[in-house]
Amino acid sequence: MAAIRTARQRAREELTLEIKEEARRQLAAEGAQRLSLRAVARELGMVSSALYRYFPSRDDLLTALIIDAYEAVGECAESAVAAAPRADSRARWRALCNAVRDWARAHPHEYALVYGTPVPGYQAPQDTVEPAARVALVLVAVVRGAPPAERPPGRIPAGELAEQLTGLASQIAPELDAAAIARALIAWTQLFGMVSFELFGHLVGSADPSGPFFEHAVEELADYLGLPPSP
Amino acid sequence: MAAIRTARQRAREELTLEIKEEARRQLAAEGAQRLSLRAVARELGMVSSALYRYFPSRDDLLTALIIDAYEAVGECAESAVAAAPRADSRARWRALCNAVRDWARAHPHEYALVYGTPVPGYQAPQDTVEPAARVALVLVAVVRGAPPAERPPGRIPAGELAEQLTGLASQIAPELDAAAIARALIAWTQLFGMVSFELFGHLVGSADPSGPFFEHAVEELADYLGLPPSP
DNA sequence: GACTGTCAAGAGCAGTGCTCTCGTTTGTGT
DNA sequence: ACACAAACGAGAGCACTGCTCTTGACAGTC
Repeated sequence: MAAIRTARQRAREELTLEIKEEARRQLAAEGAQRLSLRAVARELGMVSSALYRYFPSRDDLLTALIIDAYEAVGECAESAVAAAPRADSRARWRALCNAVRDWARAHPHEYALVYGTPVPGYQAPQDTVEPAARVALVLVAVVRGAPPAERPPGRIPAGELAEQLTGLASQIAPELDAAAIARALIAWTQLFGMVSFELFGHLVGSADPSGPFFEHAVEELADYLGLPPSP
Repeated sequence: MAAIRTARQRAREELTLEIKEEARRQLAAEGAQRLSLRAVARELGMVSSALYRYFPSRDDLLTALIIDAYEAVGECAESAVAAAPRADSRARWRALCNAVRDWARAHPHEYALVYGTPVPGYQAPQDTVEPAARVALVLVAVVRGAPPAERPPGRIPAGELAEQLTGLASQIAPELDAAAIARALIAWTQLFGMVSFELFGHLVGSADPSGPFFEHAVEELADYLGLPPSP
C-alpha cells in the first residue's frame, strides 16, 4: 500500500518538504535561534497552528533540519572522496577535509546547528545518530583504503581504551587495530575542532585567514594517519 | 574620585553581581537558550524593566557571562598548570588539558555558551577577545617552558602560513618558530575539539566513556608538541 | 450518500525582550 | 540649606514567540 499515494498523502509530503525548505531558508539567514514557526507559516501563507499538523513541535522541525544537515555534509564528503583518485589516500583525505570545511563555510548556521551547542533538551534523538555517523564512516573508509604503514606512528592504546576501540573496530572496520582507530578518532576530532573554531570565531587574531593553517594541519594529520605521500 | 564609592555605586555594583549570579544559576540549570531576563528579575524580587538599568539588553548580560566564563576556565587552567611540577612540561600539559576538560564537564552550559554556537548576532564583542586568549596563552606558556626537542616533529610551515605564524610568534612568544606555533595551534584546536565533541554528544557510541580516549590523545599531543617524557 | 478522519483557520494562553512613562530616591553644585 | 539633575524601581504596554483548543470545511471510504 506504500506504492499508491492518495492526493492527500501527496499534498502532505509536498507541504512537509516546503515547510522544511522555508525553515532551512530562515535557518540559513538568521540562525536556529531566530527560526520562528510563525514566520515560516506566514511565509507559506498558512497559519501557525497548521504547522503542527506536520511537526509536533519546534524542536521536531529542528531535528528534521539536523538530520538533513547531517545527510548533506555526509553526502558532500562522500562525493568529494569518491571524486579523488582511488589509489591516492592522501588526496582522498584532503578531499574529505576540504569538503567538510567548505560545506561548513557555505552553510554556517546549519553547521552550527549540528556541531555547535545542542539546542533541544540536552540529548540528541535516536534518529540523528545514523546520519551523524556518515562523515565519520567516510573517514574510516579513507583510512581503510590506505596501504598499511610499515611503522605505524604513535602510541599503542592500552587498558580500557584498547577494549573500547577493538570493540568499535569489530563493528565498523574489523581489519583495523585499536591504534588505527585511535588515530582516526583523533583526526576526526581535530578536523571538526578546527572547522568549529574557524566558524565560531576562535581563530580570529591567530590563524586568520584560516585556509593556510587548515591546509597545513590536514597534511600533518595525513602524516599522523600514516597516509603515504601523494604520487 | 574613583576611590570613594557612594552608597549608590556600591548598591549598583552589588546588584550587578547579584544579577549575574542569578543569571549564571539559570544558565547552569537550563542553558543559555532558556535564560530569561524576566525570570532573573522575578527571582531577585525585581521587575524586568529594572534589569535594563544594569544590562542594556539580554545579549549584554550573556556577554558578561561569556567573559566571566572565559576568565573562569582561564584561571582554572592557569592554577592547574601552576600546581604541576615546573620542570615537567608534560605534566604541565596534562594538567592544562585535564583542567579544561574537567571545567567543561562541571559547567557544560557555560562551556557551550563560550565554545559552542555563538549566540549574539554573529561576531564576538571586542571585550571577549582578551579573556578568550587566556587559555591559549597558558598553552603557549607550557610549550615555551619545554626544553627544545632535538629533532622537532612535523612539517615546516611555508608561504603565507609561515608569515602569519612568525607574526603571531613575535607578539606572544618571540623565541618560538613558526613550526612550534603551528603545533601549538593544532594542539589547541584538538583539545577543544575533543572536549566539545564529548560534551555535545558526538562521541557517544564511539569513544564512550571518553576519559581513556582523552588521556591517550593528550599523550599523543604531548609527543607531537615535542614535550619530553615525564621523569 | 452518510460517515470518519484530516485539514486550515482563528481565538486564546502564558511567556518573552524591550520601551516608555511615572513618581521617588540619591548625590551634587550653588 | 536648597535646588537641580541623574539614577532608580515600578508598572503598563507593544510586538512577538511556542503551543493548545475549538470550529467548520473538505476528501476518501464504506
